[in-house]
Amino acid sequence: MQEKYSFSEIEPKWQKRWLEEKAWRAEEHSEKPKFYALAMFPYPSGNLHIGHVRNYSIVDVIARFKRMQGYNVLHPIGWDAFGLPAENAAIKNQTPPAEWTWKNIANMKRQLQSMGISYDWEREVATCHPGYYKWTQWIFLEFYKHGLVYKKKAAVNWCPSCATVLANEQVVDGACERCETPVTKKDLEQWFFKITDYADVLLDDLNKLEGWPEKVKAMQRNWIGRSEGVETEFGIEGREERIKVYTTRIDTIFGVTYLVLAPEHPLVQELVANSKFEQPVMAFMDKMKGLNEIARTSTEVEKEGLFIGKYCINPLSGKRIPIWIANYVLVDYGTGAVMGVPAHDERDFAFATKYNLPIPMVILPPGMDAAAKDKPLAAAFTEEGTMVNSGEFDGLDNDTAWDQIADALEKRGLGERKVNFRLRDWLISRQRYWGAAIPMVYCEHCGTVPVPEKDLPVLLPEDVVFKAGENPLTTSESFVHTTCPTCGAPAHRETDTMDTFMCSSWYYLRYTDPRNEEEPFSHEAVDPWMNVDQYVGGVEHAILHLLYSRFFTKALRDFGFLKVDEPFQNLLTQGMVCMDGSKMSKSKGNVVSPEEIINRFGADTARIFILFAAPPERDLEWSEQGVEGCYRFLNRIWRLAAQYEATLKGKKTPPLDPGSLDTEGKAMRRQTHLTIQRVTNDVGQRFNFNTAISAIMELVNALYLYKEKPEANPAVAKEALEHILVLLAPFAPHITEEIWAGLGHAQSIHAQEWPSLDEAALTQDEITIVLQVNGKVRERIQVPAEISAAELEKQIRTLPKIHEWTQGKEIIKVVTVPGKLVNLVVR
RNA sequence: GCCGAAGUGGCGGAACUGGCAGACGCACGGGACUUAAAAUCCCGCGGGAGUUAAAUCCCGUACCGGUUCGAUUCCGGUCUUCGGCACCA
Repeated sequence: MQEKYSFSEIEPKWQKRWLEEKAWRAEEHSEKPKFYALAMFPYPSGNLHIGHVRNYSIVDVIARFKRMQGYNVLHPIGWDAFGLPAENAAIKNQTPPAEWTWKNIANMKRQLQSMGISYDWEREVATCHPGYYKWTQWIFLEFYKHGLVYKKKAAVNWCPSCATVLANEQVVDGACERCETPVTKKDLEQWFFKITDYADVLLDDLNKLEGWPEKVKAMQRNWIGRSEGVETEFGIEGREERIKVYTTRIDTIFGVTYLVLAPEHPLVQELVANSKFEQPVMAFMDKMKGLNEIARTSTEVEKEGLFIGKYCINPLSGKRIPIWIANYVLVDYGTGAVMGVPAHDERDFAFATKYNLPIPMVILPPGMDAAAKDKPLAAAFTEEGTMVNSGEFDGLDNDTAWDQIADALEKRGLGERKVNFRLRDWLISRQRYWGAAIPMVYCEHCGTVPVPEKDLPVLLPEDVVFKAGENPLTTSESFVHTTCPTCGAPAHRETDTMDTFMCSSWYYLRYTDPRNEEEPFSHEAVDPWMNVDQYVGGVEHAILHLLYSRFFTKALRDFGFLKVDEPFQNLLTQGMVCMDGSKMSKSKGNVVSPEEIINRFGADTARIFILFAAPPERDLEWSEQGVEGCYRFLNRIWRLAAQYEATLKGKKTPPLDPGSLDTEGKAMRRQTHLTIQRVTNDVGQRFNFNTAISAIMELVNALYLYKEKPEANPAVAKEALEHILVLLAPFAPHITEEIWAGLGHAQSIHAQEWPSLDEAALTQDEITIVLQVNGKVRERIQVPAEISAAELEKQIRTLPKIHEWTQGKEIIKVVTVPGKLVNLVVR
């Protein structure tokens, strides 16, 4: 072994060898239990950033640990390679998106390999490769076949800067998730995936996901937004039509004093036609049209409405009720019509107050005198109470009345119980080039025709013009013009491509069968591996990617392609990497380049630091000095090993004889085995890599002290050193491999079995007992480990210190925790 | 407003099932080695009282209260920070 730790020589050497030996290949047929470890695959932006380093280091430790524990591990990587930046680069530099993307992939692959992550590179996939997107298109058609894809004209989210539509999930605070440009509404005919068909099961099955963070599940529940209510009908005075209203508070129906339609509600125009209300209503609607969703529906925005001159009839009370339109009612939730109950809804209360509408109480707050039931309320009462002013339902508690009213409406055919979701169908069309083309053809005779499977993939053409604000695919003559697959007549292709989240919704399945040319994946390949045992990634995908992937898995299971109905058994959402207290970002100028860190300190140091500085799910504060500290730690191990090797050169370490050790030898061995116990638990059960590393640091510190002792036993030292290396191997794979070889081992350290602990080494002859008086520590004593409680108590009473604290007092109780402490309760 | 997470030294963090608060690392201080510095190795390092030095004692895990022999840990309440959702009828 060299005297100096030279990571720049060691790391590339082993990386090359591991790659050549295909050291991390997942076995296709194996007797071993399987373990599927997965990090969210990266978008090939061109450079690895520090968040990637964290993500992949975490998964690599898990993968390496599981391999050493005897699992057949699948640990793949690939590229989420479609997307807008490639196209923007194309506009800017006049290079084709494919070229830009593949160049970026090559660079990031080089960077990834310099980190020494144990990927099975033979399974690498890129979503922009025709061999991959062929199957994305195939899956689209499968969903189409099963009636889960439809085309619909709707007011959709439009990002003017990206020149494309967006899914609801991609609109954050009214702005484009990618570029933060405010999103506007546009009426367009677009392709949708019917994720709402799966709303219920996507919600229910969250309860099965015990290995997911509560936070992510809560976010998904929130997003899906299930509510139980009643849909009822209000007749319109003087007309045949009825207005459907959805409410979760059917118990308050006797308190309705107005009804509000969304301005876009189809009945509005008809109702005001040829009346004096037509003009103002049209003006109001025009005003609403110009506003995006946030400007219209944020809680900050004042409620604004307009009476439209018509009345409807309350189905239960028969009362005549004015019809309004208002900004806060959305056309695409529920029925687009809301009953206004000002007394028992805060929003309605504000609206009614503003427009001087009556606010009659129908639920009496508990404790309030019934005589006050017609007095005005100071604020909306939204809690439980007793029914008043509600005809036959008076006197019931409102909970019971809820069901009785629902029953009554159902019996009379005036309404029915209904479940509503906040979740909307997934808009997957994008007016962009760099994505998987939607495999559809429009024929004058046959209408909309799916591209037959044999004609897949629909390749992206190269004769396109990239210009800002325009879908490049429409400029490709060769692409647009085609023939109808059914009748052979001239036809044109769909020029929209798919949302890239389509591509990333099934990539974890493709890894199990990455080169299959007959199908996206075979049962034989996918069934043994799925589902993913441990998935790790950023929480920013809590809804988008994770919800879509769950949807895909469930649908593909229903189509018969999968046996599992959830893709990710366990999920870990890692925290952000911060510097100076805020997230690293180019705009803040607080970015650290992983490549630079690896060049200066080596991959092992970078990995150790990022795993040591904080537990994985928490945000991590970058510290240059912290990195140096980790570099020192690795150097410390190197010197320890180098020194050990030098002193023992030519000599053979005698075999370890645990029975003949002195006290210090026993203590050293005990610490070695305690460390095995701690690291195994921290890595395997808790993912607390920071404490695992600190345990190894402690063992290193202890060995430094032990080896200097004149009576130090070489076999004990060797055992400690070798365990330091093996335990550290998943964290710092290069240095441990190099030292391991230097110590004369022929086989790779990564092929070693994970150490099991020697229980006998943990036993102690003497233990420390903490003595408390009234819960305060007053003394510690050394006693034989197997001392009896009675004997211990006897000894304690003779101690001067204890005597002092109990003197003149009565010992009323003695609490003994075996092997740990004794607490004397005195008075 | 609703939901979720967190609050511990100068800093990052530890304390696993209620049992020695502050492991480990950083920063800082002292010593050894060196002509010297760096590197390295060893020791110290929450606050206060006390003392030549120590022993020792008191306080201390956001705040207030409770349960308990004993609470960073459990319960109730308050405050602060971060994240998500937010006129969803």
